[in-house]
Amino acid sequence: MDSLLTIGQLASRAGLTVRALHHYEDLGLLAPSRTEAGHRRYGPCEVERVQQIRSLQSLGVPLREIRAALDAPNFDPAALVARQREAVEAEAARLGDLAGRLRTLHAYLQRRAEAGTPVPPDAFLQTLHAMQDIERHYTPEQLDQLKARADELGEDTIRAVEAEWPQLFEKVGREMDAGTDPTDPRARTLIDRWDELVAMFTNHDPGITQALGTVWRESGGSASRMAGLDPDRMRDLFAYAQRVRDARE
Amino acid sequence: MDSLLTIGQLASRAGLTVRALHHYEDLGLLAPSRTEAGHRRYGPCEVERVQQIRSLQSLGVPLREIRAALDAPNFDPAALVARQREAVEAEAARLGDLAGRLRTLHAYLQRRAEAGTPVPPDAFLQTLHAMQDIERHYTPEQLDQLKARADELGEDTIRAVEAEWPQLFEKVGREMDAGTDPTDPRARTLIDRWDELVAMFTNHDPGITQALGTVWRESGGSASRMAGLDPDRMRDLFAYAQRVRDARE
DNA sequence: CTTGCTCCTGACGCGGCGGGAGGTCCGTAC
DNA sequence: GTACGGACCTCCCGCCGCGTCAGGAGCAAG
Repeated sequence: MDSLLTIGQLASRAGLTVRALHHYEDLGLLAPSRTEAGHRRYGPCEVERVQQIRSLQSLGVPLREIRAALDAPNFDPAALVARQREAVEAEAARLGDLAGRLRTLHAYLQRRAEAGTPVPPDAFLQTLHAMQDIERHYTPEQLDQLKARADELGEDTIRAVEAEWPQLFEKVGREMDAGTDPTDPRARTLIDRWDELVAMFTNHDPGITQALGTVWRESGGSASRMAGLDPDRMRDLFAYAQRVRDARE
Repeated sequence: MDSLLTIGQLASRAGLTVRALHHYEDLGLLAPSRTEAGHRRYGPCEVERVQQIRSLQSLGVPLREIRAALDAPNFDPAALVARQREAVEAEAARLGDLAGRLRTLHAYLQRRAEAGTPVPPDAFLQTLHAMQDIERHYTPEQLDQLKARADELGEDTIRAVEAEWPQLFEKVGREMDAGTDPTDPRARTLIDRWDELVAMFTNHDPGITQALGTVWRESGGSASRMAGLDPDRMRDLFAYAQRVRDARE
């Protein structure tokens, strides 16, 4: 009744496991006395220490840093909290970003599933590849702008545009195959629509539009596979579109 | 020139390390062919596979799950993304919470430092303990309310109230020691101010005020040490305050 | 043939424990 | 006296995604 607790008693009272207490001891955070037989006995002092460990752990401070803090009799709480705050906020920001991308992706897959055209595994992987390419070529601000613009347009518009792209590619491809002259109004109308769709998302920002061009040129493969087209075919389509634009003057 | 890459070439092109490629292979994610001497050779197929691995990794999917996905020829992208989204959002929420608590704590320590009364290490640890007690006794909604109320009040008010508490305890203690009758207006004025300060933060919400009482009763120790007072002294102060309230009718 | 680069396998380390093996100690009941 | 159940002890492996040696072999150029 000396208020000396066994490891099991301390564990259940403090709401942690025997194994955890062993671990703290291995790390030199805790040094209970021992009975003759080698069983650990925890006094009030150790009990308080466990509380302190748990308190600092609740802030996400790593155990070795906790040891350093508790061993230094006069550490600076403000400095510790400041460090921890920085670390946690950085990690939270990273995860927040990731969560955002996953939400966008989830919404896209959801739309496709509801539209009856679920994304097959390989197209999905190519979409991811394309996303990586895009994130490499755009600045974070541009990505924010694109995302904001997409939110502005609303889900219905996005759905409609996503459905229109393949059809548009199809039509342009037919004109190209038919050898339609780049100055022909039929071609020009299609390419105007093309540029209009792009402008809808880029919000007429030349920087963003240019970056989009870079993505298409440097890693056209991924973008094309995303649309379900052969990269060579895609390149031809782009070249034809460019000729139409040039002819428009 | 068979477009068979050595491990070093693939690593530098894909922007990862040789060790990482070894690791993927250990996990059965990748199976490059070998030269007679046992050196790995990566063909286009493996290169693509590495891309896919990296793509899924960029979503935070664990390697073993990636293996499962890539090994199953027709896995469901939507399901995978949905799972990952849930997991990441849960983790992001946890970290966001933690970041919030660290911000609050940082602001508090900052105020104390600027006020010339930096928080000593032991008081800091007791504050953490008190925070844990409080979080155990309040519902999440109540905590949100408290936080919102604190934001409403503004930093200056909080600063002033934090400075007033010790003085108030001091004055109440003097009346108690002097044996002032609980019905005495001097005592009543002090306790009215006490309740007023509490009400400022609890926003007169009886649920929150009651929870605060529970914290003070069940784990009075931590709350008192936070204020730099002896727990017994604190208990006496609370008992005296309650007598004054009862006498007020 | 040597030099210097790349490649190989094997193993430890990190962080915070979980979980199990195999043995010891303790209190109670027979 | 002893048998039993439960709590305790000390190793030690596993997780996750690699980083980082260590010690040795292959390979192209001078």
